[in-house]
Amino acid sequence: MATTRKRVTIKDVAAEAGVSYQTVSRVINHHASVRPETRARVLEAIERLNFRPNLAARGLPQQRTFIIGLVIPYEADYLFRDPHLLAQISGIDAEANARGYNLLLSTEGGSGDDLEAFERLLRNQVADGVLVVETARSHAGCALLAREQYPFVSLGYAPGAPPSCAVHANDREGARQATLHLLKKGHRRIGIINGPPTGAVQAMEERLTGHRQALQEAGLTFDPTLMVYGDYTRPSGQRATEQLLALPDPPTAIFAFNDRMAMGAIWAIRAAGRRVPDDIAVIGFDDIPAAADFSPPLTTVRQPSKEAGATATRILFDIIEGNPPPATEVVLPAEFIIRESA
Amino acid sequence: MATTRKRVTIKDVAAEAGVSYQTVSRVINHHASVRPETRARVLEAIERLNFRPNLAARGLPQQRTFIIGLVIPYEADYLFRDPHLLAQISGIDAEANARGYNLLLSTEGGSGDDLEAFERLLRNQVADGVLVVETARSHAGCALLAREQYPFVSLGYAPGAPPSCAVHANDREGARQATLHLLKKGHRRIGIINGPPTGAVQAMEERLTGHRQALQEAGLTFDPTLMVYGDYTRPSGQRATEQLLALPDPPTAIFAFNDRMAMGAIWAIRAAGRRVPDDIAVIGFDDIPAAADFSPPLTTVRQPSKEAGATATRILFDIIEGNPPPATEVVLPAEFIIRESA
DNA sequence: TGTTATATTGTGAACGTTCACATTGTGAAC
DNA sequence: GTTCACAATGTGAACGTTCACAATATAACA
Repeated sequence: MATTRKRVTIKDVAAEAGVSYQTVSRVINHHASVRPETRARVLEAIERLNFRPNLAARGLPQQRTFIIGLVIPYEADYLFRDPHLLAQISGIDAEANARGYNLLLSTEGGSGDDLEAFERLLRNQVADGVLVVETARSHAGCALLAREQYPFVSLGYAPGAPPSCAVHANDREGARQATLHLLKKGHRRIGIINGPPTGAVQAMEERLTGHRQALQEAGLTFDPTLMVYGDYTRPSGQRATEQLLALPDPPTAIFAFNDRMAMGAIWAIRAAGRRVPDDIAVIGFDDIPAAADFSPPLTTVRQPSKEAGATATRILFDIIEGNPPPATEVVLPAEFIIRESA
Repeated sequence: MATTRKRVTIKDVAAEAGVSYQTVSRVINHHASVRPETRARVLEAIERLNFRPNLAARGLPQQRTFIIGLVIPYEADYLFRDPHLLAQISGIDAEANARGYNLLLSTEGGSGDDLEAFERLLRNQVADGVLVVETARSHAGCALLAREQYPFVSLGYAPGAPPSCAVHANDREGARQATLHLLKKGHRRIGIINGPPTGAVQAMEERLTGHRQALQEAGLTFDPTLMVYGDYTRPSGQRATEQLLALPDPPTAIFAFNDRMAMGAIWAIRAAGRRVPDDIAVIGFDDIPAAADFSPPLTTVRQPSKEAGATATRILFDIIEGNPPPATEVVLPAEFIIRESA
């Protein structure tokens, strides 16, 4: 800083309170063995001088920064449109704050270098540990972190070799439940709107597996012609649905692998003059906040996004503190929610 | 960290290269006066040992952390639904990365303490400067930062007493252009969907002023019964529009003060069996990415959100480095974009 | 060849905190 | 009264880097 606001240090406080600086340190860190009277005097001095301990200086001897990094290997523009991801971030933020940690954001800068976001974090040794959001690009980054023995937890299905860990919802079971519901309602031809055919995350694979499993249980076989692809956005869901409706024998129900595409599907269905759910039932996935507000309110599979973020963060703290994670994979429940679109 | 991965320090590099540690420091910081041959030797040693300078240690003598804070005094759940804000963040992130800074996120934790997000940043002396997103709550936080002589820049209309600065778009002129367009098309009764009546940000005031100004230029007076309130979300725009349509003499055009509410308005209009823009024209504000994809594509006022974020970040760096900002208020152009909804 | 200026390198201290250990004080037990 | 154990506090060093300055090597000049 140019204007060198001079800092209030632990020594200033010590002088003010008439004790040694080490005693002040003990008070700050809630160490035992400080006479209550002394503690009070120090606390008072801290208050009077408006002292704030310096994180960087503190981290030096402790080899810690009290910062965790959040790597999101998307470009920021794109990623911030995903409500599910944003819910995760909110969970992460809450948990980090509760533990006195700060959250550093590292996104892909669009430099073309897939590992840039990871590199930047490593380059500065700035974080005690890293949370990685799984994307098609994140696996190489995780490998890099592992090689440097950097504590990290992955949000998604990425490789969770100890001591790292992966946290995700039970996508397979959620998709299975959703499909079973449609089957129970008598639907036999169910259209699937999947994520992009290339560069997809594993979660989509899992959802598809759950879907096929349910079909199999009902003695049906999966018909690949009923599966189309989107890119998670609403318009892509709309387009995908138009494809499905154009089939010679179109589906009577559509299961979109996220809510935004499901909303796009409903638009397309209406634009074609059909009704939801009467003519065609629609189910989404994620249960983003907008799902309940939609008209009709969306039947969907709730992923505990926020909780996943918080859980991953907690596990990361465990790893940082040397406690091994409960498992290399933590699976959170996915809950099927029946509203009005199916 | 529990597993004390021993760090490679500047001294290890020095030993490896057969020079003093200060020389290594000089190489890292691109200081002059290092013989090319020596520099090469050091660089090679850095490479060989995979050395990464430690940010915290570096910041100690320099009184800098190379981290900037981004305070968003909303709860994370809420804020992350705002595409305009997210575009700003993306601009901030890009600019910070380009300058070798890291971005720390500080949101409201829902503790009820309005200043929590600010306090946390100050408490740890963790950031060199702060970017503040203007909200109804942010003004007190800015005052706090100013009192502590902390460098900050506000994204919005918040008080920009030197050396701090406020960056925002020309909301007034944008709204004026939009209204003029409607007037030119012959509309005489224009409904306004404003932000919430309490706790609104100043940008909304400005938009309203621009609107009234255009009316006045056309010799019309502003009719308060045509103004209703939303909370920036799409459903709220829908509800607000229902109110407008229920008026004895409903408007022939609607100007919503953000795109999401404009989208809600279009839904409501259609649900009422009317057509956009034939029966009722709709204009939004922001030009969020979804606006162009909407059907019909939304006529709106583009705010250079991403650029605003980048500009604010640049100015913050200037302040941190002791250069005064160009002004206490930087106004970016707002561009009226005609698509199909009006 | 000696002198001086300059380019290059090295040395000690500092940044603000914590850690390991040394010192002092206090009361209990002998 | 001595001794001892333990509580409370103080001291020196360390964390990894940069800064200011001192020291040396090199080149340039007379």
